[in-house]
Amino acid sequence: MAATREKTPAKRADAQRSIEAILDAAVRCLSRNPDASVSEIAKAAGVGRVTVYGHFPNRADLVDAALRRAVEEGHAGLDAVDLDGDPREALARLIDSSWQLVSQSRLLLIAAQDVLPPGRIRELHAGPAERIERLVERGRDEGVFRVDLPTSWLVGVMHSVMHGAADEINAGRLTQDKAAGYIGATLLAAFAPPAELAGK
Amino acid sequence: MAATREKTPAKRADAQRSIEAILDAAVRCLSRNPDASVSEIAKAAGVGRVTVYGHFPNRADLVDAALRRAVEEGHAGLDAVDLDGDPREALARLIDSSWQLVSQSRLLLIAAQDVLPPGRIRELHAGPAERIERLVERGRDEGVFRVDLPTSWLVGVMHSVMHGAADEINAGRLTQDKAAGYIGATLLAAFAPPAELAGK
DNA sequence: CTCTTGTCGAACACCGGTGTACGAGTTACT
DNA sequence: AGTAACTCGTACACCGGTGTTCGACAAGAG
Repeated sequence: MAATREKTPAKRADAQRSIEAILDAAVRCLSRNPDASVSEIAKAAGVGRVTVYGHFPNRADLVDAALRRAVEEGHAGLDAVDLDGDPREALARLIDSSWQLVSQSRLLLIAAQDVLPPGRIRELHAGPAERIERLVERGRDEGVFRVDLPTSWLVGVMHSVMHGAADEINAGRLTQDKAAGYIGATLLAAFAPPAELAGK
Repeated sequence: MAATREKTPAKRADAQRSIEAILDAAVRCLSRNPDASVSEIAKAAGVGRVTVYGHFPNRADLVDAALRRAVEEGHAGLDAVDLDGDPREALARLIDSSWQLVSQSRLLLIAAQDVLPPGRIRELHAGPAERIERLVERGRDEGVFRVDLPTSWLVGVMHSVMHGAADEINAGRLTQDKAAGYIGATLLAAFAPPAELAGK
């Protein structure tokens, strides 16, 4: 209750600013290159390498903090999306406003995978993942999404296609503006109940 | 003429055997960990680290050779697959006998990406990629695959879903035997022409 | 203003990977 | 058998990243 921001009993405004900058830079660097060194991150943050070690005991903790920040930022941004109504349209909305975010976190996730214990990552992803799973489940209940494949698989396909789109953009074979449409068209078709079962 | 096997004027049988073992181990190690060191590979091959440098000037050249071998092995294995008949069934056959192979090469590809010039990778992948593209094109011409999305995108989706399946297996959320079925069911739905256009 | 806190740069030891050199021992061609 | 090719272990120099220490200095909080 005492401190709205953090649990630390006392932290100078100067330090807060540095930590902010470091975390910000860490997310940026690690999203570009999962093997980014502490020196790189420090330079990108506009601080000395030693300063980084002053706030984070080691590289692993820094990566953890960066991932945590990226996840909660994304989570907050997605809260605005309306997930009610036709699940298909809701899915399209969700894709439209989140696919880029998810694909950017991909490299950062790889960075985390090299350093963090396995359980930690799944722990941080529990929140956002649940949101999508609920939407898919609802679509299945309403009969607009297929039930012959597990929900977890469908969610996985969603991730894969988004990441694939990011790769295509990186490779210059796809433009940013077309991506969302392609992803939506692909996933809606993949999620739809198979024709054979619809007729029966 | 002089040597039926290789262009090298003279290569002892002993050396050939070593090179074989090294390449084999390199594919195995790099597929498991893209950052595998030369020492690791040498150990896995049952030879000394120095021997490796005796045959490959540096790590990059070794990775290149490993990738080349993996690609041509995969290419050869896929030659047996019958790609005639209904494109949908042909696609299912291709998936069934290749998805595992493709997903394994994924990490190796990452290894190559860190070391090799960008053009080189696309060059090595030209052969196999063309095979799939032809099949997809034929399916589009015959009206069983959708044409509202580019061929390159469809091929990309195929890759993404396969890789996603591999990840799911690694994470223990999917079993090997179910994977091929899931992939096929997903891709056939994603590739099918959208319902609205089918009626026309 | 004073004093605590934070920042910075340089320097250090440590580790692990790369690529090279040497010398002795082994293996295959002819 | 004799010779060239190959292998192996050790050792070395080099590089880059990590985490720590030190001392000087700036900036915020009281």
